Amino acid sequence: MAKTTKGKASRKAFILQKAATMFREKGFNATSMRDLAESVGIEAASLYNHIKSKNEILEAICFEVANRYNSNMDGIEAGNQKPIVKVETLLRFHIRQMTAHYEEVYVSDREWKHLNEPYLSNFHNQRRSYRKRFASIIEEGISRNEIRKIDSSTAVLIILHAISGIESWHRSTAKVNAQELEDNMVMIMIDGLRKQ
Amino acid sequence: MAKTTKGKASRKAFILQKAATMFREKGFNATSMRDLAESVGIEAASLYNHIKSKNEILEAICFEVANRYNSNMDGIEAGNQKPIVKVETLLRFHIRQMTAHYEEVYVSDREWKHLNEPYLSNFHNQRRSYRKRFASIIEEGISRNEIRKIDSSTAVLIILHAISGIESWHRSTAKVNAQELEDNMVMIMIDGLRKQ
DNA sequence: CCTACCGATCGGTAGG
DNA sequence: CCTACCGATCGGTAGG
Repeated sequence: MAKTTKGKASRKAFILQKAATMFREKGFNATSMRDLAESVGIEAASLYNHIKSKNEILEAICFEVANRYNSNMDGIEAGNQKPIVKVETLLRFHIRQMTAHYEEVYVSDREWKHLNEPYLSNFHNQRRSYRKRFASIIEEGISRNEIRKIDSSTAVLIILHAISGIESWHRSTAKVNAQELEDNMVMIMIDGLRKQ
Repeated sequence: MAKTTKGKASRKAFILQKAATMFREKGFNATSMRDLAESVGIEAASLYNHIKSKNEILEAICFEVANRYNSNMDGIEAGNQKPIVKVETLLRFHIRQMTAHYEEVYVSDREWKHLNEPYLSNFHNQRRSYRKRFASIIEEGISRNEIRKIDSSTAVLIILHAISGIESWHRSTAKVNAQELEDNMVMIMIDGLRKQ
């Protein structure tokens, strides 16, 4: 029984992984259950022995990613680093998530609007909450005079979207390695383009 | 006859505008011709008196946006501003395009992968070319010692994606006006988050 | 995990 | 610009 359960679970994980890749490549709506079944190596009807619906797959991907980000934010808020360091830590975490799990992160980022209720509202609320927590750290940095006087919500949006751009890079070339990429991004975002 | 032509053209423009809004809200594949027809106020079949296919709508939106960006880049390359100023000018142009035509820019940015060949390859090549031209300006700035020594391709991706984040902001609140937003973004990207 | 199949919906056309 | 309609494909189910 333990064997069956384990086999089923890993089969489901395999399906989710294939789905993440296809959802990223073609989009959620443009990926049919027949497409997905083919890439898994079974018939479309057989997918339903492992998942309840196409939307359940998207839910699994989106909320797994969201949970990782939320947990990390919990840890950072609990720490007592300086705000500017917290921002850099968050930045590095985001970049690493993007390079390590970029199929899932990309899908969670770009395809979540296809979630159904109540998951759609739930996810939307989690995003807003995450951004607010991020903005609070920036505001704390401004009030401690470590961060330039800017609109914190704008800064958060810039940071989050700037990082989401890695995927294009990730796919195009591999001429800069992951660590160089991370350092470059942190330098640009923290210190800006202009040479002092 | 001139009257008919003009009427037809503006009717088509109206359809494109409605389509841009719906493609942004729901995505290209999730928007049906029946959805679009309803928002235009006619039957689905009647759309085909103005457009040849659903994909033609997407092509019109994507290439119109691409042409605006390319023309602007032509002008900037021809100018003799300092590279760091050229970057700031590009940044401000992107931000203004995003706030002024954000339905079309968003669709062009996020839905272009649903273009059919040969438009898909054409668009893809235009994007790559645009990024290279942008990166060249940054490299010129680095060699003139105006811009920090960073990977120029990474910088371009960060900048372009950072700006695409405005749409979320644009939709959420209007507590910061367009000019403040632009200045905030330029400050963050050019001078960074950290206070000197 | 498969064969067989269903109702719904899609983009698009014919003909007026 | 509409009515009527088509072939294709979709997500999903029944039954084994």
